[in-house]
Amino acid sequence: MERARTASPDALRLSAWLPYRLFIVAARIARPLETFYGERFGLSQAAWRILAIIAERTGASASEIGQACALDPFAVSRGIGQLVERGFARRATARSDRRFAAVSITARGRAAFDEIASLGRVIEADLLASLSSAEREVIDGMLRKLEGESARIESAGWRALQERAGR
Amino acid sequence: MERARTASPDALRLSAWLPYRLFIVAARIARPLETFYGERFGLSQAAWRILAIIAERTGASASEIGQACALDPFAVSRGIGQLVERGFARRATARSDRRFAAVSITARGRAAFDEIASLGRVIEADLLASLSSAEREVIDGMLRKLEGESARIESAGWRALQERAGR
DNA sequence: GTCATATACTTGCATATTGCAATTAATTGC
DNA sequence: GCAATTAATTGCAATATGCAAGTATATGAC
Repeated sequence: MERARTASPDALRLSAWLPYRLFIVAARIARPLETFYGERFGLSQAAWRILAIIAERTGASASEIGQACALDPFAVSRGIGQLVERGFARRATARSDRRFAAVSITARGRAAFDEIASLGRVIEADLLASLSSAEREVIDGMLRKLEGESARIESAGWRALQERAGR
Repeated sequence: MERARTASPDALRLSAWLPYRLFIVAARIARPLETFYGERFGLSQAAWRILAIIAERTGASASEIGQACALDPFAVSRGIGQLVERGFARRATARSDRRFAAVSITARGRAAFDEIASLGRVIEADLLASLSSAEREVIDGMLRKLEGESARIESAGWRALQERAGR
């Protein structure tokens, strides 16, 4: 009688698989922050990201925002709607080309952003503090490479992966 | 007349904020893989994660699974349901304590897992190949620290963050 | 000029996903 | 034996998401 089968040594183990590990860290961090801005300001994750973009670059268009925070046009439109509803942003049309929106942050929006960002900075500081100075030195470059490589993987799509998976 | 306001130098910039950068990498990688197992096998992200867990540890209970892949009991139950529906897993009750489920992988489930995992391994290899050997050497330890620190941040909750945000 | 085409964004609606209360089933403590 | 606890599931309401269609503006052909 055979015992419960255990995976072969080179099999993919979720807890050791790099993308899953990145995902877990990102998800754990996002949770408390999301709870905060959700309860305190009634914002969705999309709205928070948009707020962060217009805090940095007020007057951005919807497509610029989508580009900057990886949201599709529908999500951007709804996120802006949520911000406007709560008095955190204003919608206007761009002067040059009136098809474009010009989304600007209000004083209340900036106050909310500052409050959320201050928690965000604590989180980042905690994460960095847990690393050695050598690790802190390489993390930026490493993330830059991972950002580039992941963009390539995404744009190549799963068919490209499958061809190279050799099976 | 004042120009569009630009954020102060120490303000949080989304694109440079560590948690957001981790999230972006994880999200970009997840997308093509998710499309693959969604189209090919009709699996949700939760079901794929559960499949990976039972591939490694067949006969796991729902709570073990939830623990191992960061899903709440509802999501686990639904994910198992999806796997069973597609013939990738079997539900049984544990012999010792019959409140517990014992979820085992089927041959078809293992075949699907192997197919998905082979793409997963290509992704991981690509990511690692984009790094220098020095970076590859530190990444494991670094992730371990980030996993630990993010777990602390999550369990402490947003109130703890706010107290330390000093505002 | 004007008419077809393209672009930017928004809205409505059908569908999926999620969150949570309530339920079932089994076990444990007293 | 029976209240309390635990594991898992189900039903349903709330929410989010995907996408077709709509509005408004701009551009290019002629």
